[in-house]
Amino acid sequence: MSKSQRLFDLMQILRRHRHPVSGNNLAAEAGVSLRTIYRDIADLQALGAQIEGEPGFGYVLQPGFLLPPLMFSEQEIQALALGAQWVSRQTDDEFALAARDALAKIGAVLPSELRHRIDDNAFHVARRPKQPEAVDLRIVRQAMRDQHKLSIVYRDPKGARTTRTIWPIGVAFFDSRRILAGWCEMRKDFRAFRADRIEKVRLKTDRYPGRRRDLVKRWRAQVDADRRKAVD
Amino acid sequence: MSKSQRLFDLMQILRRHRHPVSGNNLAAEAGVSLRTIYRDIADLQALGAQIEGEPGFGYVLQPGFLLPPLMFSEQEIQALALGAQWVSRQTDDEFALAARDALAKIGAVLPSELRHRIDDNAFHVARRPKQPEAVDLRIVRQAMRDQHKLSIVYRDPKGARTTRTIWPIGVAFFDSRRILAGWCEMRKDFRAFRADRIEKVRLKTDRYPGRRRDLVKRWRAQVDADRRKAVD
DNA sequence: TCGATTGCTGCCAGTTTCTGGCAGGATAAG
DNA sequence: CTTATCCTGCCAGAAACTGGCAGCAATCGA
Repeated sequence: MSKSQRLFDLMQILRRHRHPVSGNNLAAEAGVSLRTIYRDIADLQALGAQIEGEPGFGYVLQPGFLLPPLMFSEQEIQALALGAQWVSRQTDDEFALAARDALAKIGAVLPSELRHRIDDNAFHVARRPKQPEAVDLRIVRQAMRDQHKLSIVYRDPKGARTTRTIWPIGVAFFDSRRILAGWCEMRKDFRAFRADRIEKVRLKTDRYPGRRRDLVKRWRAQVDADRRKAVD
Repeated sequence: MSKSQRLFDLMQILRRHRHPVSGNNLAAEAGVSLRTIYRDIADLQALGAQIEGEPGFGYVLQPGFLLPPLMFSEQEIQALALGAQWVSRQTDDEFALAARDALAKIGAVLPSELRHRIDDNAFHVARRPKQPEAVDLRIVRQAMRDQHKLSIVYRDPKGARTTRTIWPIGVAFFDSRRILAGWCEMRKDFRAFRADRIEKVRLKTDRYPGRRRDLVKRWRAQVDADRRKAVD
């Protein structure tokens, strides 16, 4: 029996038993040595399976490795498909692929009557024209995820070119325009940068302090305050 | 990369493409030789995957495989959330609600480490400003779903006001502008109507003949032909 | 405290599998 | 016929897998 087959079987065994299964049991069921089971478990975990092992008990599969069946209304499917289409047409390649992958996974766990709704093409999002932007969304995403600082070269509205270090906290989409928001070390304040004015983006190795979520909160509070001021 | 990982990846690639994928494509995407792809396909089939291969076309994954897809990646969640956000901010209330409901259902099956990614607000879609449009997307959606005709009052570019009966086949989103596409009984041709020029929409009780899918195909073919002509 | 149970890791050597390349066959479309 | 594709057999080198053993760690109950 091939290793792939065995991994597949192990998953099934673990899914079947809700209670912990000892490695010895798995070894017996799979017809393989205990040592190999330990390695297989490690491989499955590397594949993303959430298998918990406790000394004295055994292994349990936590939910969340495989996508369970999902049920949606027709309209919900259409909404998801339209949203995924927008992402796949308006953002960068990597994100576009993620959107299509996600939709494909949803399609795979849908009851068959609903599946065809996914590519129903009743709605159509225009493809974003290739724009010569220096902003690589992948870098920005990575920076936001890992809380890294970004170094950008920015041409401000007056035409002056500055190099700034910012703590990126979000990207906003206004139609086809993109705005990068973050804390600017130079200004010591929150700033929004139009993507088409950013000439260069570089991921810095150092991180910014605090959590991004908290930065977002502070930024929101400030934006709200500004808005109230504008209304007064 | 391990073989098991590759097999999972292949499944996902096949899921993503609804159309046949050639072995060469798979080989390129998986970073492995064509010969290996043939062996992998055979292995997957042995595991129970229903993969059909036709000479001259490629491989297609038939739905109904016993192994559900892997859980979403962080990026896929982000892509879904962003897409749903776009729908909820750029379409009508009913659709917006559907998008949020769908996202909530997805959130319900996510393992806890992923769940927070759903409202991570790293990406922000601008809210579409309220526009005085007579086009009620709900009516259009209903008409498309049930293949009903629509009666619209349209103000054409020259300012002339006409009442037309159209067979609606799709709605396109160009930034915040919306275009209703359909077959126009008056012109006996496909026409695109800017939503901001439509003054009234009424659902007619009679249906149009043929399936909407076929209409879409004919329309696409025509658009492609026009595009080629424009390039010449 | 001690033993029993279980998870987990390192090492090693023999075995197995995997992989890519090549050659060739088959099928269908244009 | 030509092209694109699927598919199989064969081979040799590379890579992995596997089992056994030894040992550590955590937990439970006696």
